[in-house]
Amino acid sequence: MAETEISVPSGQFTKIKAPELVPEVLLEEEEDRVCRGREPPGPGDGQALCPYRPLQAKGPECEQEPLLTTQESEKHILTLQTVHFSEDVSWLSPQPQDGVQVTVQPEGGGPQPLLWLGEGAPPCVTISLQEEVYSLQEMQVMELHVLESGLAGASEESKFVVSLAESSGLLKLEKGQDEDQLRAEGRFEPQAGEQLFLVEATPGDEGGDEIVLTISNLHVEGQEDTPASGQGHADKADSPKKTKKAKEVKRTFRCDSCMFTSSRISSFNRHMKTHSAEKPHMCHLCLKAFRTVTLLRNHVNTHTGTRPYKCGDCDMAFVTSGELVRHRRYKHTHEKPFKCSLCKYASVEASKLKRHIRSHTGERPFQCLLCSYASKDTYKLKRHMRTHSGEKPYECHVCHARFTQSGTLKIHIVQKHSENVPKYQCPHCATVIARKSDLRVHLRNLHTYKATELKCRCCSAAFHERYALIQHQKTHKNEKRFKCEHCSYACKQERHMTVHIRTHTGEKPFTCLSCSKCFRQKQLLNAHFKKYHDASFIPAVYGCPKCGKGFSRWSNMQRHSAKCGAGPGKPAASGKVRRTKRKLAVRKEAVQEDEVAAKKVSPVRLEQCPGEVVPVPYGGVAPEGVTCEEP
DNA sequence: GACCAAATCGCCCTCTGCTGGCGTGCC
DNA sequence: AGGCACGCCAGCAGAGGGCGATTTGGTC
Repeated sequence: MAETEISVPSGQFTKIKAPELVPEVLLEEEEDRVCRGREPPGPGDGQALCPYRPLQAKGPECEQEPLLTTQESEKHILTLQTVHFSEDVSWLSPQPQDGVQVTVQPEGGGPQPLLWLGEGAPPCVTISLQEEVYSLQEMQVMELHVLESGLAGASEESKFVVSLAESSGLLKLEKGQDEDQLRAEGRFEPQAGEQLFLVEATPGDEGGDEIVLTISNLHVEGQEDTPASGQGHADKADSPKKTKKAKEVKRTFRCDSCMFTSSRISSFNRHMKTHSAEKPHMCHLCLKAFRTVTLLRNHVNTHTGTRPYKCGDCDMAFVTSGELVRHRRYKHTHEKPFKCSLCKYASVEASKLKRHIRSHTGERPFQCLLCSYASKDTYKLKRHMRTHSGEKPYECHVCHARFTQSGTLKIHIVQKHSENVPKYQCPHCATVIARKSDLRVHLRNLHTYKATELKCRCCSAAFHERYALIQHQKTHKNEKRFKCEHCSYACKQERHMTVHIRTHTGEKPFTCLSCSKCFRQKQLLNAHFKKYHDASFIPAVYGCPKCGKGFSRWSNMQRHSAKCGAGPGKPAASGKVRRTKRKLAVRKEAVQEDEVAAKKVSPVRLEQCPGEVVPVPYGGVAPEGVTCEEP
């Protein structure tokens, strides 16, 4: 029989439940009930194609550890998977003349067959599975809700036989072949390593396109209670196989309202009361009604605060024993029986493992109605809704700032209103950062290895870490890296060197428009113009504190006052203040000195070494603006 | 039917990490 | 003055811990 292979990239799956681990005892309790199908199909399941197979773990760890192995204290449990495909599933349902095999492409491996639809089988487009935990080996019956695509087969009851080859995880459905038929054809006996299941297709409760596939295990030791329809009826198996073991057949009572079955009439009767609305035991405090006295008592204890189950290791006490057991596991024994097969996570509660599994599968059942966000649990969705409502329920008691999350408030209080605020020292440099997350950013930006070299803008040095580059470039900060080829002069900036070079070339590009005098620097020209051609210019004058002699430069006045015995004196607070001090008294004298100096100082002497003060030509008073040093 | 253990649902919390706006200092 | 880098900060989501309350089913 030819098969049409359809490879489904694993990325298209949004739901693949991983196998779970539960204590073996949990399985033993399943003996006389077929499965626990309380949960209706989850939201979104209606759009799902749900191949049923032993989950093949993706990681290497799981390859080494077969999922169906049984260990001493725990047992791997197969979890039925709900796998979503895109809306367009036309590719899934070619005319199934020869059957369709749906495969997935796991990471790093070849295609894995998921569900093989034999000839004539309805082209199952979407299947939703109840989210329950099953042991494949011990499974007796389960239901798959199938949304049919365009075919009318759902309206009729039909049967298939599913064979599960453990080696491949392949489920094979062939329409119109029930157990008897297969047996008559000599095909009933499963091959080695293969397990057979009877699949009955019946119209679903919701009608329409839904059909229900009831899969019964035909190969479970000692299990003869394949459920059948009929409330409270005990059904006897009539297949040849079951006839063969007729003496082991038990009466099975099946609930019409749910999937409950039991071999005990008492259990069945009591179960039927769970479907009754009768709750005769009423709480006198809140008028809530309960089915049993025990339930009422536990409830009343919540009102009265009665907690009969006290923890022996701490002061906690609980209403029920189950709460105490759970508390002890969380706080004292740290027993975590629910272990994830895909990672090392283990939890005290099954619901926590179920929630954790979503971090592997990416399943997000809780959809925000206002945006595209979907959450993995209800609390995150509720928290997310604050982003739409603007609600900020957490208020700082000090500054009354409000926050959307308690954790944000806590950090705010610690950072803003607490002493001894913790700081985070960068392990690679002296930086201290207030928040750990910001330290992470710091490390990422400054201390991560860069494949491409970061080159220094000042020299040829190159680094792979940004911090090292920055530290290196700081060494250039005060470096006089521009060195004159003709003398020992060096400077930090190239423009300074350009000016200096003119002292060697004699170039004087700045010419006074009034007297045609030439200068090497523009500011020298400006100073010249102000002194000799600008009548409004008032030069700065620095007076000796002892003798009152005026100087046009602060440094010259200091040198004089040291000899004069007046001490170093104090510089004026600003140029404006400086100009106001004694300016009228000494102005005339200073102008006379400058005029003389301008006449006496030769241009050659202006080309003395940088910073050198020109010797005082007359009476120890130096002319202003006659050094090579740039202001 | 009572009792009990286990399972389940639901809620809230903390811790953690990422992101982007903002202020500030440096170049 | 403007660009840039970086720490500070609040917003937000992921993941998991813990427990209250209830339901379910087995046993006596």
